[in-house]
Amino acid sequence: MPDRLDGPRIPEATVARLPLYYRALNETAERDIETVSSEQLADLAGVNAAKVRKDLSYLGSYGTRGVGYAVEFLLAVISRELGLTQDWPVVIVGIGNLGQALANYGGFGARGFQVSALVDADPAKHGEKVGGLVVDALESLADLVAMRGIRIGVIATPAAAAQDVTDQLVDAGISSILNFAPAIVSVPEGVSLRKVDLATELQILSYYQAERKSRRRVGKCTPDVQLQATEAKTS
Amino acid sequence: MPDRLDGPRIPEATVARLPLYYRALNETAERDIETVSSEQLADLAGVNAAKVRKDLSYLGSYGTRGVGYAVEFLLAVISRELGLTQDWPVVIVGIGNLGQALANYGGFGARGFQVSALVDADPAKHGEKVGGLVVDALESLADLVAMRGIRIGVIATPAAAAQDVTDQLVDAGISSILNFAPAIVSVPEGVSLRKVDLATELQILSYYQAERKSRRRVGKCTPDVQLQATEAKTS
DNA sequence: GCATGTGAATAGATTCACAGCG
DNA sequence: CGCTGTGAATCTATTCACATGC
Repeated sequence: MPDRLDGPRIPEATVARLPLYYRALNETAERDIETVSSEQLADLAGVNAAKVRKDLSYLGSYGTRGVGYAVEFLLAVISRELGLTQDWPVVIVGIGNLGQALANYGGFGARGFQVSALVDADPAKHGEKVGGLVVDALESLADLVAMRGIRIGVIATPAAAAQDVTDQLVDAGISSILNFAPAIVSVPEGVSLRKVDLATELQILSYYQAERKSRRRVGKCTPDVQLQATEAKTS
Repeated sequence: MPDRLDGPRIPEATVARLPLYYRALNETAERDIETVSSEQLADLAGVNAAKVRKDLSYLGSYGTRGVGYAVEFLLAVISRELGLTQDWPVVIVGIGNLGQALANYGGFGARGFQVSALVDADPAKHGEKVGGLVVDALESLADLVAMRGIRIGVIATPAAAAQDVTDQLVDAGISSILNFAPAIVSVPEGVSLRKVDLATELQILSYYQAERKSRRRVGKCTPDVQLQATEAKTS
């Protein structure tokens, strides 16, 4: 069977939710539950039922009317769609606090991902063992990527190094990058980039915190707001 | 002057970009540049110029036609809007790999945030020093929050503990939460919640990586896709 | 009968394009 | 003239509501 149906292109917002359903379904499967309704799945994933149905409908008609979705089957469909039927080796660049934590983080290699190389620009770190792997020189990046079939790069360097590291990852043939550095990096077409930024997340929280305070002060009522945000780019 | 203009409510998507502009403007200010055009700012922030102008227009008309925006002034406007004119003490719950990394992460306390307490459920960790702070018992959470005026909670526990910790944070009076645990947690109205999930980010990358491979195989061309995603909730 | 799947309706975000102003 | 600020147009996502089919 092919890795993936060549179906209609799935909306970005839906793709971003598939991992939530995937996790929710795994938890459900572990409880030996065989079918779920869109409403149950919605509760577990923290969204609403209509969204679940619409999202799943992009994958095909895999539910049974009057019954719901077969958990194991839906899991198989989603993991194929997400490309989780194979293992993705990952390289972490920048073995500081965060890089080390990521290297040690068990849940990282959760399903389908494994940290396969660690590199750092600082020679003092080379040879050090972190999470069972030896830290290599940044210069050996291209070799490591080629030899270990690495497809995903994680940037955990200081902001100043981020663009340079990105370029090196791209040159080494990586086309999926997760950037933890607080810097905007640009990538050529055909490379996917997602970013995770602590300071940004805190600042967004700060906005709403301050808003609540200020609205309270002027006697207004904070309405229900459902925020959503994430950031990535595939050029 | 008031902490914040009581202007029109700013769209969520715009709020999520204000931190990007804030960072870009800080970098610009450090280079002693006094004005920026929407186009320059757009390049630095990785968005397009029309978006910058529209976003900034929600804050008021602070640009000068034919010239651009005064960097320092705009910085002041945005930091007021984001509530960064004051310091937000933060508590980190769960001092495992990730929690430790966050506690040590310098850029965390970047601007306006400071880690003020660390708590963990494991008694073995109590008294340990991480990033200059002593790890306290989870039970003392409410006291710490009250005594140190903590407003933001960061969850870095295993998934299984996340909802329980969330409830405790809320009970302690916290109304802004950043969740790193790979679990959906629910919060009562009036509490802001954002989440950062490694596995989810990797799985999204995996989707597009797999898509490129599969499209290539069937001879189609991957179009320019500009993804965007983040996730939060203020109920 | 009951829950899916989906067109149609609505809401929200992005982009365009240009009037307005320094 | 150049760049902002903004209505209008477009595109994307969410939600509704119900026909469909097990």
